[in-house]
Amino acid sequence: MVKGIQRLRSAPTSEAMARILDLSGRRWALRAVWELRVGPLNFRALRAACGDISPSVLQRRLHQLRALGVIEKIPQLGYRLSSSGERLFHVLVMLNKWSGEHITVTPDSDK
Amino acid sequence: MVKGIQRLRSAPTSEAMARILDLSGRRWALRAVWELRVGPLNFRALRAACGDISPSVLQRRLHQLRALGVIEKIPQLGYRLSSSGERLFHVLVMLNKWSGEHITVTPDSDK
DNA sequence: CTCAGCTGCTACAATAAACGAAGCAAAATC
DNA sequence: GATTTTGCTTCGTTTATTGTAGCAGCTGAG
Repeated sequence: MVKGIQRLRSAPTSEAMARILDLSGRRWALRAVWELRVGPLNFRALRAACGDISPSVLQRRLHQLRALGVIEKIPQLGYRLSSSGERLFHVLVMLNKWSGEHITVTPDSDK
Repeated sequence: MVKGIQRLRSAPTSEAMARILDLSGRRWALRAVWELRVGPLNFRALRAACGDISPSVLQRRLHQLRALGVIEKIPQLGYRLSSSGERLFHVLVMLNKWSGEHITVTPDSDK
């Protein structure tokens, strides 16, 4: 039991994990996934949902997310989460819960 | 039940969630949290664990993570996860699991 | 004490990423 | 067929990240 934890805590970061952490470290990547939770959104709607971000960045993120199989493009509806993306969304649900419990919302003391 | 899902899927993104998604969208932010899973690491060790990233970026991320209460600085050991950070780590454990199940590791077709 | 080595961190110039406004061609709608 | 909407592209500007260098403070050995 302790052994299991030890192993988890000491194993080197896997390549797959490094990959998703890298993509997560690009702006709007996870936000786009999160916004797609409402269902399929077209390009402009998704852009608006993210707060009118730059279309060039959004376009790039959509490519990268598609390359990872997280989202898919559907003919006349725009973009939606794939089944893999739905499971990633589940992780974001936990992140959402965490944020509600641990992020103080009033001051903006970052940057 | 459907109602609950509907409400979850349509609620606007909270400010707290937007905050953590924003920080997550900066490079090495989540990676640093992930690397601290092994226990306290000093600045240079943490930097090495992330693959020798630029010290200026790491320094900035550490400030931001501290401002959010995710990590804390301890006198002679360096940095470690706070209790809040430990819970965020739990979310990353799920992300790690997800990545193992859904990320194909051989080709590098991003960027 | 002294000195070498390690530490956390800063400075800075170079590169890369993100921004934002404009616009364009194709598809949908009228 | 005209108009609107859509998915994107372009491009000049701003901001973030990188990588190398180095510095001041601490530490432990001698």
